[in-house]
Amino acid sequence: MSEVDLEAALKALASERRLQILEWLKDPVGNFPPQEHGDPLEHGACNLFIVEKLGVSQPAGSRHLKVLVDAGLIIATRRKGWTYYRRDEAAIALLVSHIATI
Amino acid sequence: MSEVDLEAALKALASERRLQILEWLKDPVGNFPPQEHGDPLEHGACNLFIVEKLGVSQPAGSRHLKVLVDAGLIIATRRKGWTYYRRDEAAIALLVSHIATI
DNA sequence: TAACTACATAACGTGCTAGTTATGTAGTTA
DNA sequence: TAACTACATAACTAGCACGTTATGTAGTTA
Repeated sequence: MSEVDLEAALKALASERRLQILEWLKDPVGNFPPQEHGDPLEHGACNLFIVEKLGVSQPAGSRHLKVLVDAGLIIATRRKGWTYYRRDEAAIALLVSHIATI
Repeated sequence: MSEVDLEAALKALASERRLQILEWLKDPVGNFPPQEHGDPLEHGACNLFIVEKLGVSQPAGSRHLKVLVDAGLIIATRRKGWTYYRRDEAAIALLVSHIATI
C-alpha cells in the first residue's frame, strides 16, 4: 500500500466492530484461545475465533475482516484450511501519518 | 471535546466532501472569495462559499458542515446573519493523537 | 413594518452498509 | 474416494447516508 486512499481507509476504520478487531489483534495471544496450528504471533488470530468473539454470524464477521484486508490494514494468511489475520503495522503507521495531516 | 468518540469522529472524516472542507479551511483566505464581513482568519469561511465550492445543494452542504460541527472538528460562528466555520485545531490534534493509538 | 437573505427543516428517492439464513466450494482428513 | 470443515457467496431485509426540491424561520436591512 504505497498509495493511501484516505477516504477508503477511514471508512474501513469507521466501525465499532472493526476498531474492536484491530484492538484485539494487538494481542492475539491474550485475546483469543490457544491455536492448535498457526503461530498467533507470526500469522495472527484465526478467523473462527475473531468471528465468534465479535458475536455476529460467520458471513458478517468474514465481511468485516475482508473490509480491513481490502483497506490494507490487516494481512490474511491461509494455512492448513484455516485463515489467520494479523495487523499490518507498517500500513497502519503509514495511514496514521496521513491522517495526521488532515 | 474532552471525551473522544472515535467511531463518530471517524465516520465524520470518512467522506471525500468533508475531508475537502477540512482541507479548504486550512487556508480560508486562499480558498474562498474575500468576505465583506467576518474575518476569515478569525471566524473562518462563510457557509455560502463552502456550499457553493462543494457543488451540492444548500441543504446537502449545510448537513456536511453540521456533521463536522457535531463531531467537534470545526467551530461555527454566527454573525450578522452569516455563519462562519473554522477548524478546531485543538480538537483535530486530539483526535489525531487518539487515532495514532489504533 | 415589510421585504429580503441565510440557513434550517421536511419530505422524499436511491444507494450503500450490515445483519440474517441458505447454499456453494475448496482444501483437509480419514 | 468420501466426509468433513472452513470459509465464501447468494439472496434477502432493515437502517442509515447523501442527494434532491420545497418550505419554514429567524435575523437583517430598507
